[in-house]
Amino acid sequence: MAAGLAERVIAGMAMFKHVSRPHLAELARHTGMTRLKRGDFACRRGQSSSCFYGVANGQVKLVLRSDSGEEKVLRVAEPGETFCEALVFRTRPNPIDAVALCETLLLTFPASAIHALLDRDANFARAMLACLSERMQDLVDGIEANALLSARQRIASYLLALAAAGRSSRVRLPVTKTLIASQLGVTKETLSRLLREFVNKGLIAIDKRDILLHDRALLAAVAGTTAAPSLSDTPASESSSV
Amino acid sequence: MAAGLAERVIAGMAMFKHVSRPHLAELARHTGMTRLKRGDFACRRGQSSSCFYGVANGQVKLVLRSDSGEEKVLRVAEPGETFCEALVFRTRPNPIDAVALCETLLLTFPASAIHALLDRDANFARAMLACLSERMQDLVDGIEANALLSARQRIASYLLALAAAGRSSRVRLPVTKTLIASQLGVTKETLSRLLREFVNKGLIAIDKRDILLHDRALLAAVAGTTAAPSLSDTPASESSSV
DNA sequence: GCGTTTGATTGATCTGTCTCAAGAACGCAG
DNA sequence: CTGCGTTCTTGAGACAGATCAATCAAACGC
Repeated sequence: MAAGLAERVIAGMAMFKHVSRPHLAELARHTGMTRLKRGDFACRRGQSSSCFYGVANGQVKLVLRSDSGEEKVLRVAEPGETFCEALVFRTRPNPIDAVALCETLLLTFPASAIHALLDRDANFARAMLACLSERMQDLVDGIEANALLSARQRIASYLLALAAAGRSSRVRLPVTKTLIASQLGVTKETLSRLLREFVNKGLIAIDKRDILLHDRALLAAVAGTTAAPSLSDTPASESSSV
Repeated sequence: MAAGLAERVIAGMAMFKHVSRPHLAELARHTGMTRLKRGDFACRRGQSSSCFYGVANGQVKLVLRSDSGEEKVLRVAEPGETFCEALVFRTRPNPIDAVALCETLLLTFPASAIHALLDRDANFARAMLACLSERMQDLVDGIEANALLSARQRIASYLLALAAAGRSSRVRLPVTKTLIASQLGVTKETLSRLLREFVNKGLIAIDKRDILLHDRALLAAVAGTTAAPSLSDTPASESSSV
């Protein structure tokens, strides 16, 4: 039954999309399942495991930590996503910490099972290469945002990206603002201030984790690299101060 | 003869290390060769090519560009290295510009030839996955340095990394200081000033592109995340001002 | 030789973002 | 309801690094 669950989850992952039923079943037999509580580590920096991981349900934050305790969030793995694939193909020790954000069910794919599957199915190799390539492009996108955009622009872009995923103009932040701030490379204070600024300009409305994008075009102008021309201080309504 | 050159270059690349002679020859037959002059583009952002590239000789800088003309160097591809592998496995348009830094001989691997090789040789798939994984870990290292270290620490780390590659304490900067600055995420002015500071502290000596690391241990202390304890202002020699 | 280009240095100043500090708002366990 | 931990907000001030501007030095073509 547990194996059945694993197989169903695995079948839904992009990387295993085109793998045949029998091969899936075989992989599932070698897949480990772990239940994590909030704050538990899926894996730690420095350890040289040779598995990678998948999230069945829950959320796992992937973070870089400095000696002095600061942390930088690389991304948050959601259900159906995998992480630490590189561990299977490289011997270098794991560079990141993976920490459960809530009760999480984790799948563990041992290197041996993955290598066996690579031998049997060239299309799986292709899918895996595609996944790593996508992950890489996401990293590059992040580097680009951090190097070339201001904090204000990064935050506006982030909101637009969230809205692009869903069709609507209402977006829900997937994690706490503190985590999002770290992901965007700003402090939580700066994120808070800039979101407030967007609200004051009438670009968005905030209700806890739900954000309503009032004016996507203007938000896109803020996000654009070319500094928005005439956006200095246009309050949403003149009467708001009364 | 040109094909012979291509085959020899290809054979030296990490990704093709374990590919058999006949398969190599077959790949070489489908590999394009281009001669680039300084400033020529190997590929441009936004174009959706489905090849990837290898450097036979010369240097190619891989850069992100903003609308306003600033640029961030991701890395510089040296002879024997490949770039833009993701283009073969993803449909998303190319996110970077690749520009020759000098006279450069470029190999072009078409997606079709790579996919054919993937079908024939599972070990090639593994090698390719290993290459992408390594590239990804390098990106993560860069993100970590930028997010968690100060400019001073990044520069010190960079010098130590150069020294670790070669065995000696004399290192030669692989490209101009301006490019290195961009790679490290600082302006050329800041790089210049901090290198000067290292010289004044007696940590290094600079002769154009050659740098001599006088005191690696101290340099490592500067690079360490925990701010170096008692390094405020220790000039190399008191008499240097005379 | 001598302009021109590319790269490096150095100083003076400015500013975006962080840091520190204090509250406020919320959720949850008892 | 009450207390407590977590997250978020807001302000005042500080600072690392950017920007602007001026030189300087080497390399290159003619």
